[in-house]
Amino acid sequence: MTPAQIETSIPEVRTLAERVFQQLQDAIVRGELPPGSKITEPGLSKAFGISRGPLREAMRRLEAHRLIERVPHVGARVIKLSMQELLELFDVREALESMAARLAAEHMTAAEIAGLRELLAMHERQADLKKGEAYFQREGDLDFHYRIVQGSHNRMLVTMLCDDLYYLVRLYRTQFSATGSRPQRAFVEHHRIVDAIEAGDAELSELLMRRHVSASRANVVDRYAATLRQTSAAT
Amino acid sequence: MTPAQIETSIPEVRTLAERVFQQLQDAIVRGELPPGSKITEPGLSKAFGISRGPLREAMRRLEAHRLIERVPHVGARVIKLSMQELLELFDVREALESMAARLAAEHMTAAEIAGLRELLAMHERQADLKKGEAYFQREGDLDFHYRIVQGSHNRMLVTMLCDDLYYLVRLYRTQFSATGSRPQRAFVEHHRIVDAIEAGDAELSELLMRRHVSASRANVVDRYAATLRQTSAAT
DNA sequence: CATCCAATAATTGTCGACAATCATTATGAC
DNA sequence: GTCATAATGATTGTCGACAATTATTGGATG
Repeated sequence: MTPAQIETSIPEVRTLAERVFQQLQDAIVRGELPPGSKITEPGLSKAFGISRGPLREAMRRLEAHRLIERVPHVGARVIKLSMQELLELFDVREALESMAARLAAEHMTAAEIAGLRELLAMHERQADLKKGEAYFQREGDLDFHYRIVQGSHNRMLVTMLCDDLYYLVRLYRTQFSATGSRPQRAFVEHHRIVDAIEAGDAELSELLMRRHVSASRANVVDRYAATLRQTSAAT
Repeated sequence: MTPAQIETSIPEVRTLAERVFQQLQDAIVRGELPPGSKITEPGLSKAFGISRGPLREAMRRLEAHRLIERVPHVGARVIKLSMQELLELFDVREALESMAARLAAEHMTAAEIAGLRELLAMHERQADLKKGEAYFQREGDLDFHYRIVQGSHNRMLVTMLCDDLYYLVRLYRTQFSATGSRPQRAFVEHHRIVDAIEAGDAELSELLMRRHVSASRANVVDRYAATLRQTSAAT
């Protein structure tokens, strides 16, 4: 009758392939494996000191997460990101995260909402301390979105966004060196979204989240256009 | 027991793991491998006449597509579908396909729209011929959605929906034996959506697609509730 | 008779080796 | 000198075997 016991939060990874997958995923997201660089099985096999079997399974999982691209009998390369793909990613995020916000307004518990407010307060304190520290702002932004997605209580949505897309988001940040701008504005938008969720206003939550992601996308486009102008002027 | 041998006559795919993956995917979607049934590596290895190496890679891909569930050192089972997961899938579809319809209204070419109209006409002719033939209607419905997603010209969206989610959709259909009802209504909705896309009305296209998927979801809920009443009354 | 525990069997995880395919380099002809 | 072609090297695909872990069976005990 009692619900499932609380799992020990020590997910001691038992299989080699799993560990290697996580390590490779981290290395790619952090930029240690440059985009477009070739991934060779014997090379990584030697580097990790394991056989090619588990390594291939790890690479399969990386391929499924779209972090590497493989062609049969040729090899695998770390995914090389284009601006168009980044914009495509934003469209998908806009669709999924606005839905997540709507569901969060309907299903989020009071405790979850309180935790969300606490998170916002903490981020603002950090922002006051280190102004312009883009990294923490960006990671905080990701935390915020992460929690709302989980608040949707839709496991499929959580899996797609948190397990798949967010690694791509972080990868895009490193590859485009997207030092975050527009800090205060994002904070205000975050607060408004939480307000709508707390009020249980599903439609408004969805609309605000959609605008929020859309504004973030527009910001990226602006910065990219500026970069293009700069490089073209430098030549 | 090993499943029935499946004919292998696809010389296009060059790697064994790829072929086995497609065959297993088909077998699961068609219901030849019942949901919840255990997948054992030696068993399938014998059945397909291949080694466990390629088989494990195929199973990794099936796991990534959420068609099987694996737990380390224990084994894999064909995914067992719950009503809640089906509804979660509809929420995700509603978010992604409404976005796809919006993008389709913006990016679809005249030729693609013409092909879409032709598809609708063909489906209606088929519907006239064999009324109530649920299978063709459902497959035709899938074709329609498939084309609109491709019309979005967003590769990430296409991959997520066509390569990942639609196999789950078909799997749900077989497992819940969702013989389609509400045929005429869906046809009308399809036409309205194409009208909006042809007019380039992105917002309306999005809204209509969202309603269309939502109505389909509501239909499933109704049918499921009816099934529950029936079974409870039968006991 | 139920329960707990040990021994056994089966399955998964990992490894090294061989075959098939592709990329690169060297060679020769024009 | 350039291009086509063949030989070489490296990488990927596949296989069978061994080790580690788990499920099952059987027996002993209360």
